[in-house]
Amino acid sequence: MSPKDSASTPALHDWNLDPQAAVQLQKELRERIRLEPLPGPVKLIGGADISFNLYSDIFHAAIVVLDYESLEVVESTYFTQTVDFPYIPGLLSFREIPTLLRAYEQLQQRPDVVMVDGHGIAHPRRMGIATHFGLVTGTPTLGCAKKILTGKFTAPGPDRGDASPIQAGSDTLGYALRSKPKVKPVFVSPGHLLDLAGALEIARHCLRKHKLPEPTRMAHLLVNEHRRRAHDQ
DNA sequence: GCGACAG
DNA sequence: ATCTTGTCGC
Repeated sequence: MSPKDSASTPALHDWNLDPQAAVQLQKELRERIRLEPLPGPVKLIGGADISFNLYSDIFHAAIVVLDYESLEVVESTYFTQTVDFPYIPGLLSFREIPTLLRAYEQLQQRPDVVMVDGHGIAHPRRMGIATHFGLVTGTPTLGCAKKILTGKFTAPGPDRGDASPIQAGSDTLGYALRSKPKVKPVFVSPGHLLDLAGALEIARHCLRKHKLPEPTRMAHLLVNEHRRRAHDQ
């Protein structure tokens, strides 16, 4: 019985860590981050999101795959399990990635890039959930968050697609992106195997009529659907 | 020491 | 993150 029947990724590291060890691990993993242009054109883009009921340790994860040109969902997977790692700002990946990974492994198609709900390198140690997910899966990733975690930014212009850099000292970590007029911006940053310009270009491409780019928006809708179905039954 | 703090 | 209807503003 070879361990190849499900497209699992060789474990990069243990997930059963305490917060102190998790911070130490982040400091080691950050050395492996590669911010570079994509190797080729994007045909498929993934979206990843987590959902759970308040005060519940039962997590629900969904991965969606969209055709990059039409932004139509062509595949989706779902997984649910209990989680014990607490929510600690800066350590979100240790709470959410294990469940996301189980959903990701069920995909029949490998997206060329995955958009994760949360930050990429726009993180105190440059190890946001999108970056961590990219390192673990070996896939290009970007983060799209609804709130800033670290760094400074000035308000982007008023039109859809307008962006302003997120700065940490002299480093640019990502962009505040006006995804929809009259709405607060979202925060986009590269995760892994993608560069700043690529992350911004992809996020812009995925904008439609809503605040959230399609991959993240679809993953959010889908995972909530699943959670409610599992809850009120 | 104080305030901030993704989901 | 999630619970929720209407309502104010462009």
